[in-house]
Amino acid sequence: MIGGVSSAGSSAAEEPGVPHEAVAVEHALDLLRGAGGRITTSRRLLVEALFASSGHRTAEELAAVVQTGAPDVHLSTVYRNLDELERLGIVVHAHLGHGPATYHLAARTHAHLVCEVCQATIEAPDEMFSHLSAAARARFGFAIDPHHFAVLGRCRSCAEETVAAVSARAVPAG
Amino acid sequence: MIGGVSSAGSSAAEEPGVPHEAVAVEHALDLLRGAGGRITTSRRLLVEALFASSGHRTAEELAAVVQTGAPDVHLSTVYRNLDELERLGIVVHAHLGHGPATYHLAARTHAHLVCEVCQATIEAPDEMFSHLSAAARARFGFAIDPHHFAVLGRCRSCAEETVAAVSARAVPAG
DNA sequence: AGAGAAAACGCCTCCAGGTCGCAATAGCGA
DNA sequence: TCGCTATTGCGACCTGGAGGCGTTTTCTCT
Repeated sequence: MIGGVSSAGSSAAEEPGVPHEAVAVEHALDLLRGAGGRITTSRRLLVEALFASSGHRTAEELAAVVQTGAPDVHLSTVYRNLDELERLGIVVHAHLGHGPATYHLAARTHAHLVCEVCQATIEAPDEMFSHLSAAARARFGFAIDPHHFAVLGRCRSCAEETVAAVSARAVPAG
Repeated sequence: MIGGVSSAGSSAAEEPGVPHEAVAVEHALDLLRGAGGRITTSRRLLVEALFASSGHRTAEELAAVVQTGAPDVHLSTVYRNLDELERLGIVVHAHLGHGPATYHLAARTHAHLVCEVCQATIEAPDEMFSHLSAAARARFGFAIDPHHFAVLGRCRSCAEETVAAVSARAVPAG
């Protein structure tokens, strides 16, 4: 997220109507190659899995997808490859709560609101954070990055249930 | 954090000028007792440690303090007691990044800005989040809880270093 | 096409941060 | 003081992930 490889991540999605993910996959693999890396089966499958899935995938989920194409690919290989792809700015990971990290394409970066109760995840537009961002910068010189860690809270339905539960406690009938 | 035990957490700090932490410690222990719990040495020491330390303490740090008074207290006991204290609304834990969770008194709850680079932690006033909070509620019915997970980013000095590093890259001189 | 360097791999062990089951212990009300 | 049971120490276990090592695979250069 330093900036500099952003052109790499975004160029894959810049085309107004991407004809096939295949093009973007090859582009990502070219980046890997350009950095002195080698294109292995596991890497190709991993990159394809990342482009194919639009949501947030854990390393384990991605490994499962990769393993449908190459059963012997080890989980640690997936971790290493995700690290490498992240170093190249192709993917990023985010923490959406207590569980494992989730990975997605850097070009699809966004902030997250995650319900503490039901784990529902809302993709929040960056501009929702503009005020907080400005305030943090003004008061502390702190540049927030709302993407890496989710903002926890309660989704609409869980918040309502909480209110209901509290009221129920005040009423004698159990 | 459901609300209802909040009076418990806050009453310990409500007194304008707490004469001695001892009073507050006893108050917390009373809560424990009132919930059918027993006052053991490890619990007393843990509560004292929590009141004595003003910052964010990991379970392991708290265990170390407790163990200066009772060397045989096991780390798992500390975890269990922290859970219990949290259920009673006396303490809360927060995640300030990748490391272990940190615990502090519920009455001292606040949001955190944590530098991804140097781990510096800034205690942020809640009102900094009011705009985000209102926006999340209006758009998604989502009630954010800015306390449990920190907002990551870069502190002033680390942000400046990043800028410097990027500029350095653009300049021919290594 | 074939050789060689080195990147990547599979496998395994290890780590942190917790959680859990169990038998022994210790608070606390009667 | 007694007995009930909450709590404890201990150790095993769990998830999520990192790292070492010897082997395999990719890629480059001829």
